[in-house]
Amino acid sequence: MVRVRFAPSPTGNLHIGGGRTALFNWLYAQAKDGKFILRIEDTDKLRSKQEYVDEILNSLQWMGFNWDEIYYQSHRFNIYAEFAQKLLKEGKAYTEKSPERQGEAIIFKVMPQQVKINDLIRGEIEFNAELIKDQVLIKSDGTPTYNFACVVDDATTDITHVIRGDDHISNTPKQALLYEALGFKLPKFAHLPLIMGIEGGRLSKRTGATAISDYRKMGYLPGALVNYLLLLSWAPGNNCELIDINEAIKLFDLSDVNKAAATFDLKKLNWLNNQYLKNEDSDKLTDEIIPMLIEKNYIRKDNFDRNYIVSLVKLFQPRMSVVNDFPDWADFFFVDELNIDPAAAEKYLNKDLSREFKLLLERLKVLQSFDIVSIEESFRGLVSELGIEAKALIHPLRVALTGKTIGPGLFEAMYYLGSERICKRLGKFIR
RNA sequence: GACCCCAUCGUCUAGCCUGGUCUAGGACAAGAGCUUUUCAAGCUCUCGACACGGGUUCAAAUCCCGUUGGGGUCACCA
Repeated sequence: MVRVRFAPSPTGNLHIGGGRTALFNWLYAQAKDGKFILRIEDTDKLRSKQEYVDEILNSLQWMGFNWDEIYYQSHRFNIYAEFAQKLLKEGKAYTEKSPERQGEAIIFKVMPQQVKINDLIRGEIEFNAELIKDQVLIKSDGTPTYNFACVVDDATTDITHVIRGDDHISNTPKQALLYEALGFKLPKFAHLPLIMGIEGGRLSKRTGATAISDYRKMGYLPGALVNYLLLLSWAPGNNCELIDINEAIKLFDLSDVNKAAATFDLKKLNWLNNQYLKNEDSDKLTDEIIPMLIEKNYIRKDNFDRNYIVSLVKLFQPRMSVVNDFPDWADFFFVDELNIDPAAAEKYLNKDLSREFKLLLERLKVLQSFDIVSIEESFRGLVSELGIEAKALIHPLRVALTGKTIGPGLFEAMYYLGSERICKRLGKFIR
């Protein structure tokens, strides 16, 4: 039975790299019908915070990675101490007290030898243990070090595959030596390439958002983000890019993972997000959008027409890049005082349109049915009567009604705006 | 600096293991056009890569070595 784990440290938010490591672990567990285990590495009492634990767990759930078991290292200090004592008794470790510190540290003796690791992604990697210093197991304050706790936990929770970032390669020989000393069976290792920022080096806050929750806040869909992360160092084949996670589960294998580091490209994420947005259920999307509208005071919490908002969401859905585009783009459906873009006004409303607007309003007033087709028909009738091009009036009309030069189709926008608001907004341009 | 990892269009990648089907395929981005009611989407086209040098071989993106470049690790952090 395959048992993999994701072991975040709650000293910060779950970042893109961690999310990707979680994804590959979770995915491998699903592909092999195994278990996905979560381990919170909270040995550092000062830096670990409950709010980060919550944040990490939330982000994982948001991405759809549910865990089968969860452990906290802070609950397992006695286990580490026990194994450290064992090594001490067997003469594989020694104690040391330094003048600057109070307690006594337990330190592992590293014997000179060649250590070979067989990595599922990279093949064989060889290290010379002569270059590795003796390793602290238990610090003088009684807490375990990362490498020691990691080995004890992985071994005692029966982890079969350690799938983690590239940056852990050099920890692997140290850990392998500990496995041997403790008489544990070595798990299989798979080291994932790192995700880099555009400017090279690790993804950092300077080059953009790093936390998974940031992307959630910015309006990315979890499916799109997961799909994007998946494409970083893995490809389903057949030139496929848009892939459902269930489809990926069927196709995924660790041996197909790339070795080279990948650069995080927001533009491609945006494209993917738009693809997902287009296919997203409008009702679900509306559920996410409603709180944003409430927050902006566009609608009142207990008094709004949900169906109306769903219709508006459908209008913008194909053109949104992130969910957060909606409140900005659709503001003209919610505000009383229209905010007109000055540049747009300068371009399209710089001449007197009283006559055209007045004639249009007259025609709209007598419409038997105020529907999209009728609105367009009456508009087309007017422009042909006036002998002008449709777009000569469409653009000014759009700006007068929406305040923008961009947006959904004009007649649809007019329909959802309703005759009352159209009247009011055009009235301001009629002398 | 030492050790380790990596190297195909600007970016993500297919191809590499099992050399010939590769005048290297796709996607994002960029540019042009079509459509048109603006934007987005969609469609068509253009631009664009095997890091370099040696081998091995009839034949190398593919195998080997070196160089260069990039990255990671060297804590009583995780």
